[in-house]
Amino acid sequence: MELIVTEKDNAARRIAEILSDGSASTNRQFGVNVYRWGDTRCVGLSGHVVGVDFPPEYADWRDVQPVELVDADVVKMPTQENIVRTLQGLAADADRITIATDYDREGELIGKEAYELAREETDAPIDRVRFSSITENEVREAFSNPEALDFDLAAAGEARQVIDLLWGAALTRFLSLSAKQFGEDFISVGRVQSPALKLIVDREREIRAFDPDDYWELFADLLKDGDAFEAQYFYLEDGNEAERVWEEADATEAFEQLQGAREAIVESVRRRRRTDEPPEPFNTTQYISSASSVGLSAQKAMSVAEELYTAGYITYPRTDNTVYPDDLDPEALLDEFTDHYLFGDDADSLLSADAIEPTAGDEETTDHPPIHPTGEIPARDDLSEDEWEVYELVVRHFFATVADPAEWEHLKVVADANGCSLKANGKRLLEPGYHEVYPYRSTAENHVPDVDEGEILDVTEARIEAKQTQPPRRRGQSRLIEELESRSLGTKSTRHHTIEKLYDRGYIESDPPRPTKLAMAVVEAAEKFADRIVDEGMTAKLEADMNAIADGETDLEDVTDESRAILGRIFEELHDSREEIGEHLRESMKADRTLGPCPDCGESLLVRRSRQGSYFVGCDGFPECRYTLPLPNTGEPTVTDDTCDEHGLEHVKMLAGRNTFVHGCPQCKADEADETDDRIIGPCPECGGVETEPSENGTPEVSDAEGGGDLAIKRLRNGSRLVGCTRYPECEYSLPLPRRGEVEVTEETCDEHGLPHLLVVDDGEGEPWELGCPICNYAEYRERQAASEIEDLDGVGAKTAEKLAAAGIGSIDDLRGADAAAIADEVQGVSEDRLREWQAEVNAGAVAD
DNA sequence: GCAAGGTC
Repeated sequence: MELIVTEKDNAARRIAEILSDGSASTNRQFGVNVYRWGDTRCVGLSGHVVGVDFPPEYADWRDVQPVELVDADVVKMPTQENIVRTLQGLAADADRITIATDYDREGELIGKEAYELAREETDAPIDRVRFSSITENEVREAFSNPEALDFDLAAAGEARQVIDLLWGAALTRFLSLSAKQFGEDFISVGRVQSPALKLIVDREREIRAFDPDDYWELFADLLKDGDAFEAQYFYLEDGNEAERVWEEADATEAFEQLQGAREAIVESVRRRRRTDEPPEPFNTTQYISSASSVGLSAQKAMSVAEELYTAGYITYPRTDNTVYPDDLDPEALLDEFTDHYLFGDDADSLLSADAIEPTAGDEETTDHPPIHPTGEIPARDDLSEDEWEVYELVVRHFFATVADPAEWEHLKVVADANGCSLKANGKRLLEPGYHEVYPYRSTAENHVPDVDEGEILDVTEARIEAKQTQPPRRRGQSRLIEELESRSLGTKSTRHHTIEKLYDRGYIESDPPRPTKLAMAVVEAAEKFADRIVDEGMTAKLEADMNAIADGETDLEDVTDESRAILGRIFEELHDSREEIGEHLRESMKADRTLGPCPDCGESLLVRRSRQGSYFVGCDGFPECRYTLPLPNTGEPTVTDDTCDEHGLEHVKMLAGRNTFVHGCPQCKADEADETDDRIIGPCPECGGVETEPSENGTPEVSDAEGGGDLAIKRLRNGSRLVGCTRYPECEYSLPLPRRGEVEVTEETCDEHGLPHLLVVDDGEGEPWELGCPICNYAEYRERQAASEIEDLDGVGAKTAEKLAAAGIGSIDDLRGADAAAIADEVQGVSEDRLREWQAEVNAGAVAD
């Protein structure tokens, strides 16, 4: 038997299809797809199926001094048991094995991991094939010329694994232990995340150190034959045009001069044509950047692209390549779109061009093509809104890369008004070119009429504007990712995760991200004691070392030994400063949680966490001072920079994904609740208007007075609002109400529940929101909630979720327990009967996990 | 439980 091993299932399936001429069949072993035809089996890994770690005796942070990790062994352990089992089972029966992982360094290492797992089972020959895209020609060609694994290249990857683990783990443990931070709130550092964090911290330092300068700008409105346009005042400085006037006296003088002008004489007119080139093919970073301009976060952009890739609509979304491969035939791909209701006209017009010449970027890699549509077009209804938006972006981006450049005409008019120089820059789109198929870039024109030299124009108005220089701007997520890429930090697959990790670790918050005080302290501590870990030079050196290993100039052991020695010296320097560093980190973490003075004792109020895990505001003077304030029970609280004027407390924001909201000053919220009376709207359905003890004559009596509770609109001290029973806590009946806006009680009554309809009048703009009967409203809310939970199922697309729902398959909780990929695979294209059967298996625990 | 890199 012959065995082929690829990096991922998708590649295995496509290679099987090519090599078997479409005859391959699929079966599953331990939940892993195995493709078979004739005497051949093909299986896909899931990237690395083994990972590096320390031996178990190093596992307990408190038993081991971080410095001991510097010289600790590093071992490999399977991380994907089912895949390892499947691979080894197949390898045991194989007479020949071919490694067909991705054609890059990490692919070589993944290949070597498969090689070693297979070697435990067999002595059969193991070859390596390399191809730059999974197409008929390339794959057949590669398989007819098998090569050998490049163990040096794989060793280069292993050096990275070992060094990243040693440095990351040892220094992370050192910082966490010195600050006495255990559990989930450890303080992490790493070769990529820490320079990324320093990038953000450095920008924040620039912003804080920024000292604004005053300046003035002057404008005049000019008129030609009733055609008005704006011109800006400028003067010459060292032969360059300058618009900003830095002295107020100069600005006032120029303004008075300009105000005295009735007309302006045109001194020069310059026309220029400018070619506006279409975009280069999409790599991951440029894709994320474009997706952010339609409102998607980096994380969201990647998860949506992965869905579209798995469904077969776009190519692999993790790529550095910006050059389409030779086997991509743009005309054939455009042809796929000509009948489409939305893209058809654009595809036709692109095909009508004389020659189709795609743009190309600088980076040409061998593992994956730039992101482009596959030609299999989804029905719009099958995609969520975000998915469709991304799909259209990828299609249109491909269109743009094969479209013509746009042509602009720039018109610059310089005029003199009473001795003041004025200039106006106009631009006009002559040839829309690629903009016709690509609406994501601005085509805004600036109108300046045709004028001639020597012509006299009317000056209708003069304006002066006082301005200040602005600090540099914080970078958004996609800008940060571009910055990481330009510095060779991280990879196409990890950069967006790095940003996400900084959020998770409490190092950054908001969007665009801002560093917390903890982040400033971590970067400061690193700069002072272990400069390398925040220095991008560490990556540069590692890259050089890896290249040397790959070229056979040095080896894994020499490189890791040297790295251990450097790390050891860092620990010698750290040794005496442990207390100091820990104290600084602890103070900063506390500062991130500090709201302001306690009204009872004057110590600080802090965001704290109860033993049950819920958040509240408590005094740093505890246990002497027992002052507390409640916080909302959804989300993670963060302390903002806004201060409450009345109480001097920082406002609190609750982070809960798309349900994030600003809670404000917790003291104000509590006071508001204390000052607001409950508003009764009817009897409690649980305990009000119920039968009580029979009366003396034996007939049951309905009471709505004694004993029976009423429903009331209540405002709670934690800021939330609800409809609840006045007998709380004896009766716990309650219905939630929205957090924002004012609730009004209307005259209308619910037929079913007898309660008045409610109206939420938003404090912002927008129509009032008709909640209706609070009981009916809550029931509807629950239904919507359940529906969206199905959609949110990790890894399962909306389409699959619909099928699951249609087939009446089990509760969300059951599905959660199961492997989402397995669910997706199982459900695609199978009958309802099979779905029911499968549900039975899930219930029996056969498929779960 | 630590990193970064694959992949889902």
